[in-house]
Amino acid sequence: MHEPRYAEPVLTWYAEHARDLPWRRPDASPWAVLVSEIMLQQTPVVRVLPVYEAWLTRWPTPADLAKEPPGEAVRAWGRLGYPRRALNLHASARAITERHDGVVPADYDELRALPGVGAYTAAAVASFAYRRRHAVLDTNVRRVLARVVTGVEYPSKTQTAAEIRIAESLLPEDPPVAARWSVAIMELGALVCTARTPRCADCPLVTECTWRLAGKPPYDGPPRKGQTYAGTDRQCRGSLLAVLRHAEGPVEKALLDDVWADALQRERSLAALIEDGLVDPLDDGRYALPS
DNA sequence: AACGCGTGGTC
DNA sequence: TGACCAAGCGT
Repeated sequence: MHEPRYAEPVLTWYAEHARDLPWRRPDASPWAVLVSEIMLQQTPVVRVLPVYEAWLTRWPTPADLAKEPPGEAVRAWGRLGYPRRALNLHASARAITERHDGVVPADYDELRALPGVGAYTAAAVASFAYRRRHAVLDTNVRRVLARVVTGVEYPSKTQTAAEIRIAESLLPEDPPVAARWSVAIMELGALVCTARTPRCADCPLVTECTWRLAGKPPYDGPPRKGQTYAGTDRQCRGSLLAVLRHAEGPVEKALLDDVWADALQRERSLAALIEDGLVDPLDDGRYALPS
């Protein structure tokens, strides 16, 4: 059997350089893999690690989390950011408990149906937890393929059908090998083919990388808008929710008013948090994490 | 399809 | 020092 191009050097590189991450260990359950993948959406590994450990110690199975009120998940989420992911993970735990007999599904479409599980996460869980064969296309893989295959420094802002075809064409035939390839190419993007300063000297694909062979032409596409944060509703929401996370129980409105001066923005953000199910307005005028 | 959604580290 | 970036998702 003839594996696709790139597979052998990348798999060999991974065998030597892979990080020892808890969700990659042999004893990591599919639930542990799912938890890690949701936490890792837009959040760096180093910040995920302590929260992941505490989470799985407290809730080793989906059923353990499903018994809790959603607010406990939001509180345990800490400062990982995008706290709706905590709500999604809690809702997924309940769906898994009720619809899948407490077992994280292995099927891509069933995974995809869970709240907060999109194309990437479904492929990642099927692949990493169950050794299925799926193209796993995250920001790391997209960047590696943009450089090695397409010859440009950065991928487009939005995923294209062409990228998916490329990723699928590079997948080894044997599912367990494909699963290892997927985690390996992702790790290569995370450790070597990084966004800012790629370490081409350490790259197993250095001799065949289209971008490097072309002299590393700099990105020339449209300017990629940076995310501003200071003064946004996002920052306001974060400040409001932090008050509730730190409180033992329900809080008076005045405590929320204290953390954000702009009343209009504060009210708008609080209303949005309530709408999102992250905050529960009580009958007595106080506010709490959702029960 | 572009935008909103948290937080913190880096150069 | 302020952009940029980090294992995306839902609308």
